[in-house]
Amino acid sequence: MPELPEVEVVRRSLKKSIIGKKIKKVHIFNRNLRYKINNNFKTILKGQIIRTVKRKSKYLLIVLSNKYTILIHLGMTGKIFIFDKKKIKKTSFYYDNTIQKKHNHFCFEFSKSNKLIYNDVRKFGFVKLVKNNEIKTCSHLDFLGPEPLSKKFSKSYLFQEFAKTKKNVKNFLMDQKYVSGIGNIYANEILHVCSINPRKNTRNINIKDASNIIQKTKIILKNSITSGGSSIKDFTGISGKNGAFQQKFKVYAREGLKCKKKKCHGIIKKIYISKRSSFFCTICQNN
DNA sequence: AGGCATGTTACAGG
DNA sequence: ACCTGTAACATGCC
Repeated sequence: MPELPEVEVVRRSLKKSIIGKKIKKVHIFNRNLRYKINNNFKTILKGQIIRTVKRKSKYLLIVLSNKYTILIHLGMTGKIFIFDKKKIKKTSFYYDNTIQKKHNHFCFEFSKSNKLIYNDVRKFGFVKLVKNNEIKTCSHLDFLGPEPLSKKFSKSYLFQEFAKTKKNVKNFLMDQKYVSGIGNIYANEILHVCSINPRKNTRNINIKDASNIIQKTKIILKNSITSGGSSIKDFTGISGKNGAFQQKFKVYAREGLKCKKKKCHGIIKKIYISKRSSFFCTICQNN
C-alpha cells in the first residue's frame, strides 16, 4: 500500500482540491471492497460539505459537515483520483487513460465536471463512515502508536518500547501499535540508512542506534513526502502522476546491486521476514 | 505456471 | 493471557 508518505501526499492534494465542496451525488460501482460498503452510504453522504482532510497512520479521514467522517484505507493498490475538467493535464489519468475504469469502485460527484474517484485493483482498501466522536475509538485507529513525525516518537519512547518486546526490529517498525504509518518499503530503507540488520532483536539495539532510527525515520518520511511519495507499481497522486521517491531507494528492490553507502562495497541481499521481502547490505548491516 | 506485490486481520501455536 | 508468525483476502504482472 501506500505507506504514510503516499497517504500524506494524497491528503495534501485533497486539501487543496475538495475542501468546501458539496457532495451532490454518490455513485457506487462495486460495494465489495475489504468491507462491504453500507447501504446507508449514499444517504449519509448526499448534500454534505467537505470540511477538512486528515491523515492518521495510513488512513485518510475526510471530515464532513454532518458530524460524520469518511474513513478511507487504500490497502495495497487503492488510489484516489480527482477529475476536474477545467484542470485536465497531460499527466492526468483521464488524459492518457492508462488506468482501467473497471477498478473504479465509488465516486463522489461535486459537479458534472468535478469528481472524486476511488480506484483499487486488489480491493484490499475500504471506505467507512464513522461518527466524528467515535473516530478515535474505532477499531482501526484506537490501538495505533504515535505518528513517526510527531514528538511522541522520540528516542526515549523507542528505547523503552524496544525493551518490551522480543520482535526483530523490522517487524517492530512495521507494527502499527508501536509506531503508525511505516510499511515494508520504509522499514527497509530506515534500517539500511541506520546500518542495522533487519533481523536484529530490538532488545539488542542500544540507545544511540535507537536515537538514529528516530532521526532517520523522520528524514526519510519527510523526503518521500516532498518527492511525491513512492510509485512502485500502483501508487499515483490524485492526478495520476507518479511519485519520485522510488528513485532514491537505497535498498528496497535492489537485490544483487551494490550498496550505496560510501566506502561500503557490500551487495544487497533479499530475505523474507514474516513473509515480507526484506533487503539489506550483508556488510554494513551485518550486526 | 507459479511466485510475487506498498496492508490488515483472524487465527493457530507457543 | 500474551505474544508471535502465518494464511487469507483479489488481481495483475513477470
